[in-house]
Amino acid sequence: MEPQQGNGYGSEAGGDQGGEHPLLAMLNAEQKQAVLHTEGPVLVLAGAGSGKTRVITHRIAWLISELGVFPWQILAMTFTNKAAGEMRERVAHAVGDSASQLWLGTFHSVGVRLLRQLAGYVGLQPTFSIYDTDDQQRVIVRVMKALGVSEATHKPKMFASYIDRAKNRCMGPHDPRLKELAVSAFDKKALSVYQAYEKEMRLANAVDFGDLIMLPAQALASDPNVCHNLAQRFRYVLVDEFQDTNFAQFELLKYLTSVHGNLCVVGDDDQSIYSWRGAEVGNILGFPKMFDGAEVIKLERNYRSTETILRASTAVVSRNTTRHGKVLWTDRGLGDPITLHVAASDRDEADWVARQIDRRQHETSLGEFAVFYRTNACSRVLEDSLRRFRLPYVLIGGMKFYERAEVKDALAWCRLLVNQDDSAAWMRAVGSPRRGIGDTTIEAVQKHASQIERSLPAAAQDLVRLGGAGRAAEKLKTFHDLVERLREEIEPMRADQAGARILEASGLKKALQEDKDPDAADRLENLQQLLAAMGEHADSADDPGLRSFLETVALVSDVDKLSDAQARVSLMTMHSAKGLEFDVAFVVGLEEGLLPHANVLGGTAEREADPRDLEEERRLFYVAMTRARKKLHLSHARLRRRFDGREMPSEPSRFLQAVPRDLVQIDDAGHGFRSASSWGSSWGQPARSSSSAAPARPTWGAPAGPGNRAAQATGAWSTGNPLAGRGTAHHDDDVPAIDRSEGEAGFQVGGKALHVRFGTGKILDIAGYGGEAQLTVQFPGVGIKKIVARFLKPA
DNA sequence: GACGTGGCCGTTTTT
DNA sequence: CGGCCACGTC
Repeated sequence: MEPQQGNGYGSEAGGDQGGEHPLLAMLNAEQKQAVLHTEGPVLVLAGAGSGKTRVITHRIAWLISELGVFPWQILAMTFTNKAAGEMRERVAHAVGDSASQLWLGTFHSVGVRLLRQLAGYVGLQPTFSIYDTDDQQRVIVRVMKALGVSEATHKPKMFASYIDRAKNRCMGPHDPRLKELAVSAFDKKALSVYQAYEKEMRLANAVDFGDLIMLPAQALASDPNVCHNLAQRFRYVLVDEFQDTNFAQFELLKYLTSVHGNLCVVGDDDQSIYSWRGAEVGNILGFPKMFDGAEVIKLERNYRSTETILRASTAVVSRNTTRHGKVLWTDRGLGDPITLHVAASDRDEADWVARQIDRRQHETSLGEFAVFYRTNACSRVLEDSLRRFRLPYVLIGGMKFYERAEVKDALAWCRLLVNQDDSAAWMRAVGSPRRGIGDTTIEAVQKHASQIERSLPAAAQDLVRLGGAGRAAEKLKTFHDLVERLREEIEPMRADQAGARILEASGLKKALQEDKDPDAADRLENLQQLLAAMGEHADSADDPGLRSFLETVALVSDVDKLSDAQARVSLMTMHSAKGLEFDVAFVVGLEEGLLPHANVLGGTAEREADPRDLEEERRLFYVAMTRARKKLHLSHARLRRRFDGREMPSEPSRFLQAVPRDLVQIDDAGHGFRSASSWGSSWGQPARSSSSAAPARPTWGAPAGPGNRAAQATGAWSTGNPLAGRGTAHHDDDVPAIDRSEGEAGFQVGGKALHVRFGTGKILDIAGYGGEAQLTVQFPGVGIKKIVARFLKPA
């Protein structure tokens, strides 16, 4: 993830003469200091691309190989599983196999591991389930109904966010502080929802994401002995992306380091972009105060980007008032100018991105291109364009594999088998496949469950015993017996064996096989993929069992699927981009309302504009810009299609004003390049340039500098009328026509395709690109099926 | 109890 | 425009 540090760097950086330890030889003076200062609290303020991953991995390696610390005495926490994996790999490179014994993972995965051991302290069984936001939402809705809180007046989301916020601050449902704070009518209601919610969660032996941090912290708070033992066991604790930790995480860290205080945190206040989910920049800003005598080390040398990119991004983020203030520098040279493209529409913008990538793909591998945008919804146009240009891509975010209905059904069965009290899983499993148990029965079970204060599965069984389940009793009993039998059967199995057995015995597989829906074949294949994932897990993980598989599934993030091996363009939100880097980056949709997002601009009755939110949006832009190594493209469109289909005029983002004009080449919709030698300092003012013929435009009014082609902006957009550009500049000559007659990998409409189960069939249609393309195939004796290309072979 | 259709609502970012 | 939910029919 982090780059190899620059050419010739080793020899020129501060005094690493020959004979120095190999772990230190590649480090500059500050990095070295961060590695060697092992005892006590250390704060490393690491600018973007300053080699912080290198510092962490070398520090771990140093502790193990030089100080003789056992790997299991080291606890390191990262932001994503991908980062953790890479870190482990790099440590293994230096110290060998023992790296596998490191406690290294995301905060949440470490939280689970701790909680499995500490479950008893907080009233959980070690088999507890992890509810995702969907399950969480359902519980909230149920609780709201029970409390008589109308869904019309209060959205479940508001309570979810209340609960999250409380947990991020380490406040349980009966925390006296919450009671004190509950003065408004909403807060009072929210608190009662929180309390009822928590009760349901405990009955179901389930936890949510917030619990994974809060509960271990509370367990350690409740028992000084356990806390002491644990803090003694972990002699060294390291935290990456510290600027994005919340209060509860900080609390947990304090407990874990209470014996020795050997805590090394690495972060960048300029890259703090998660305050909305509870991150406290105060953690990093106040670290030296919290940990007395903390060593503060600044890493200001950037090894990633060109000077142009560095200067531009620094200029942007410097406009923020609340920051530590670092001065990043590089000796890489200016490199390519930043390109600013002004597109007529979002569609044109996407086509422009695709065209740029298409033109450069011979010099730069497709895996080195990334496109960043503010909201997930922006990905759609980009996908369309990339498909039309036949450029393969990975979409990070969006609809995930584990969110598909059939996969969730299968996982619900798995969860119910592991945790017999998992109410959410029970609700899902009992109705899939259909077995004649419907809403009426489920409601009766829910009612009974709250009466006897048990989980849904337990209440269902009790209801049957009491004979109160009516005509559904027999069905409930059959279901229950099946689950019990299956639970026993899969107990000793590996995850994939168990999975296969579950798909069989639950009837999920059979139901899909008999399904007439053309998409059924795909769903079946997805289940096959799920089994494959289980097999992979069973082969590689310490614990090959189903429970351990479910745990990893609950905590995977989408960036984890990014692999360096794939030559594909990466598409993701600016948030997902953090921690990654690419040779060429496109930051698109730089428009008022998108970045900064309309929701932070205020103007709506709901919320006042908060300058801190605006600063966070600016940091988001900074993060996106600093992902680029060699070339940065920025763009905005003058018209953007909204979700309802209407095209709305949009203004360039205010953040663009801060980009120094001498670093930017403007590429306007009229195909021309104009170097922005005299960039206007604010919108609506003609640039201060000696050039005469500058049309007075409200935006991007830089007049032509000397020596430029296509000196004048043409037509629509020199008039300053944002609507005038409609329908122009579609660059049809550059866009390959949509051609569905011939797909990738040898598929062809009219040709044949081979499927493992359905045999050979005739291809009727191809939609999409590459492995994800949807093929409509007619199989003799089977019928017409829609199947994703990767499940087919050309025949 | 299962399944189909129409209306409505919505998009910030995610472990 | 598209996904989700509520309501209606079989």
